[in-house]
Amino acid sequence: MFMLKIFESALNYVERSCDVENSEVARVLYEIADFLELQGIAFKPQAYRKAARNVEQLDGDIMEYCAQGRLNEVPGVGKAIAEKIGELVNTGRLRYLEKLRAEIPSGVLELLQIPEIGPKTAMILHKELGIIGIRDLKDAIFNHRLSGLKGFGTKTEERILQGIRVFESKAGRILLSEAFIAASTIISYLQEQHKDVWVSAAGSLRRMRETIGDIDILVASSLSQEIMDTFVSFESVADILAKGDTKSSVRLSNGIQVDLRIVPEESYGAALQYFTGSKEHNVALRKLAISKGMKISEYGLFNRETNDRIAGGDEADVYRSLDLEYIPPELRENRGEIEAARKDSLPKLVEYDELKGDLHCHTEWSDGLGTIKEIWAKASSLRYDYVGIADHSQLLRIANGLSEARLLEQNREIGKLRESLGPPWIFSGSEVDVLQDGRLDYPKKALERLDFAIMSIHTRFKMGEKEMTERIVSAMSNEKVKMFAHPTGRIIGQRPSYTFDFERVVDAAIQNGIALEINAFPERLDLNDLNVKRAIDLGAKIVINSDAHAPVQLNYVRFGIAVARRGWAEGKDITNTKPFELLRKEWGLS
DNA sequence: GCCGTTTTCGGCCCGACTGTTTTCAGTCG
Repeated sequence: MFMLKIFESALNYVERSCDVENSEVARVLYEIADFLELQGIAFKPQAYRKAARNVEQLDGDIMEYCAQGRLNEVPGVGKAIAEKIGELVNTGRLRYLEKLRAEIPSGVLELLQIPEIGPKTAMILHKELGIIGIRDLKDAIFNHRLSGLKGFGTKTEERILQGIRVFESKAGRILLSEAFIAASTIISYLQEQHKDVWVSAAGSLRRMRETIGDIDILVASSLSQEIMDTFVSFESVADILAKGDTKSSVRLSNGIQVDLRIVPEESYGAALQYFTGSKEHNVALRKLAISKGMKISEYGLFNRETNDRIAGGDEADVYRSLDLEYIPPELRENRGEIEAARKDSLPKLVEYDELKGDLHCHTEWSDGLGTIKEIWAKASSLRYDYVGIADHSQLLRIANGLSEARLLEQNREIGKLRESLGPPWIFSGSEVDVLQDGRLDYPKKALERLDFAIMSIHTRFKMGEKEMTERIVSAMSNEKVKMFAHPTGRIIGQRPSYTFDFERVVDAAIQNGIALEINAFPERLDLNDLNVKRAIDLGAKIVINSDAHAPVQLNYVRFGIAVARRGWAEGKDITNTKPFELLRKEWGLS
């Protein structure tokens, strides 16, 4: 039952952070914050967002906190917000939010999602031009109505247009993490209700692409009617778009569309292959089948002449019957995998359980939510050999970056914790900003005490290519630097990569023994799959880190491993598959 | 609206960048 394996740890993964009630409450608090910000109210938005974040990350059910009168134990929740949560949880509505919604059309909130548009601009656009949504805004730009406004010139108009393009490039697609959690929940639900059926994710989710259009789920069973009934009665279903015998589509309350297909068991492997895609991979596979006198469809692999079934029940059989090695879903993009599978030369991809540790975790010392000990405990539960604490450096005041004095203090605390806690070993590191001129944000003396520095760029993204390349390469000459965090700086759907000479940077990384990070944070996934392949082909080492800002987020490495697999990475390419002693030795630690 | 080993009231991350502002306002991280 290979097909089930991909999600067998789904429940583990979701833990309790996926609690619908908590995220629902958080969503409402975020919405209030946005409305207050639009109204130009100071400080309250931050207060609501802080409360929202803490509710979202809460290790427990907000309903229980509410029922037991313990809401005030949640950081950032005081009397006023506790009352609002109470009203929401008990009555399912919140009059305060309804009042806010009545004052400002919700389309104005939509404008805030566009980069370059903040609360002030959104309100001006709304009040002066009556704009209440992105479509209105595009019309207005098209008719050059913005440039008539005070304070708006042609460049502003162009910038906003660019912002809309960035926004739309991800529109209709959701992040892998979001799709993964939603799908895991639905799959578990289906399996609980129908114990003997085979269920798997298919489509781009099974290939673990960084964004997902909609979720495809495949079921093998003859009980289609019952399963369809179960599916459309899933608690988060908001709309039933279609419901038939073999295919149903629903929209969840969070807007995600989910398609369910049911096939007979003898076709399950072929259907899984077909619905996993990619389209390009399938086209190439079909051509290969034809060249071998066969034909392939979602129903099976058949002899072209006699129509005899050759394979279909098991996915690996379909590949085997075409004289191919089994191709893992992450590779199915028609980027040379079929050719490699013919020659038995597919990479031995890094496995989802192969990491020995996570080297980029934040704590409440800077902008994280947990203590060092809590991060350690989570690392321990993941059976890691080591975990690296890497809080922000002093430049990043916004993230409560550590001064030299606090860095020293943290370093000492880690020393003590190592003694008292035992394994996994806690590395004492830092995510150090690279300044504009390529220097690091701490002097040598401060860095010397650390086990490692992760160099990282958070400022001056718009430098020219040459300058940025110099800046990065120059920082790499520092011998404490062992990793380069989120190397391109892109945020999916929000911010493009800064420009630099990729090959020169990879080369400098190799020369200096620096691993390039796959930052597994869902919005980053940086390096991406293509860059991972480029870097490995050039001979670079990769490190997969969660960049966790809360203990539960150490789970994010799964998405980083997916990126590595999509980039054809093997275990030997990844720094943190190394055992503890080897890594220490490599870093020159005694 | 929240919070308190410097305050139960007065703070709340703040500096850099960009555009169109002739001295500053908005956005971002």
